[in-house]
Amino acid sequence: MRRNAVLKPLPSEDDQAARFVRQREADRTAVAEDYVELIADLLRAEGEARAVDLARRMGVSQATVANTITRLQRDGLVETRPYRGLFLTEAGAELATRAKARHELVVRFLIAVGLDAETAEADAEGLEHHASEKALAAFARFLDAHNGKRR
Amino acid sequence: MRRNAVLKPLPSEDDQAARFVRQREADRTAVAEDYVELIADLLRAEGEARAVDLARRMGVSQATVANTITRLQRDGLVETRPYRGLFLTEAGAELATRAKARHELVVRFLIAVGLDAETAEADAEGLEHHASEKALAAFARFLDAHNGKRR
DNA sequence: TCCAAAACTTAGCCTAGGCTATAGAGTGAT
DNA sequence: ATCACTCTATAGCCTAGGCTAAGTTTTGGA
Ligand SMILES: [Mn+2]
Ligand SMILES: [Mn+2]
Ligand SMILES: [Mn+2]
Ligand SMILES: [Mn+2]
Repeated sequence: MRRNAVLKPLPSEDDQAARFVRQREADRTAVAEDYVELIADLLRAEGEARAVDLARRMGVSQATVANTITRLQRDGLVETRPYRGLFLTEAGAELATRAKARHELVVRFLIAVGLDAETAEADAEGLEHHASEKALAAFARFLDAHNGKRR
Repeated sequence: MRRNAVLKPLPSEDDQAARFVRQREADRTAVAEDYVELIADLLRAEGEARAVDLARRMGVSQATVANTITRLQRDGLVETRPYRGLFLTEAGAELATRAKARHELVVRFLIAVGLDAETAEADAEGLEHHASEKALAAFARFLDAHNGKRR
């Protein structure tokens, strides 16, 4: 049992800066990912995705949804037909598919490492946006191994 | 092998909204956590934490650091002695300690599930802010079990 | 057919967190 | 003691993402 381990030296300035820069980048894309994922879910489950429902499910005002949708339209992810709901473009649908797969993977991984399903769902909503491709691959490998042993 | 599993129904509006609200809350505290953690690291490793160095290590302009530090001061986490560097208040030091412990836990956990050390460090910088206490507890339990088997 | 309720939009406001450019202050080496 | 260099501060700007309040438009049920 090694107490007083050697103090880990600071990472290089550039390395550390790169990490924070990437983190900020992930934060910037998180809202778009959550919106398109939710729109896809609503289209599947309810047949339509209304801005009002988005607002309720995102825990945000209608005005905020309107603003956000404007940005998503500008970015070519969403189309609107007023009083008829929201729709995803090709790019939007593609992003939604990836977001959902990633979301599900993170949830299953969290459950596999011992988290209860409720908390897994809640935490995944934030964690998903910060797991790199390498991390997701590691999660998937872990799930494979875990299921191999267990199931 | 169960294909075509039953489609998971949407969570209730309130539950889902609560998740997103919590996620936004976590995002708002992330910057403060990263700053105080970095300030503590610099104080330990270099003996002082200068705003200039913060800027370099956060990958951000000096003006941005000045702005952020103003907020952290307003929130009672940081004190400044111009041309002498930054210091943590009681509350700041306490937050830094918790942030660092959490950061280390997340890194060790990611490595334990198969991620390389470099990526673990990078991803932890974002993931740490979205892991609930329950998730952290699960990570710690996993590490214990893992070390029990391995070491 | 009509009209109230629901859905959507718009205006105006705010904070966090970024930026560049420029000015000012302090330090330390000569 | 000076002064160049480093550090800090300030001004002015921007976008994302929130909000409330007050319209406007559409829809569908009576
Ligand atoms: Mn999410
Ligand atoms: Mn999600
Ligand atoms: Mn961080
Ligand atoms: Mn950290």
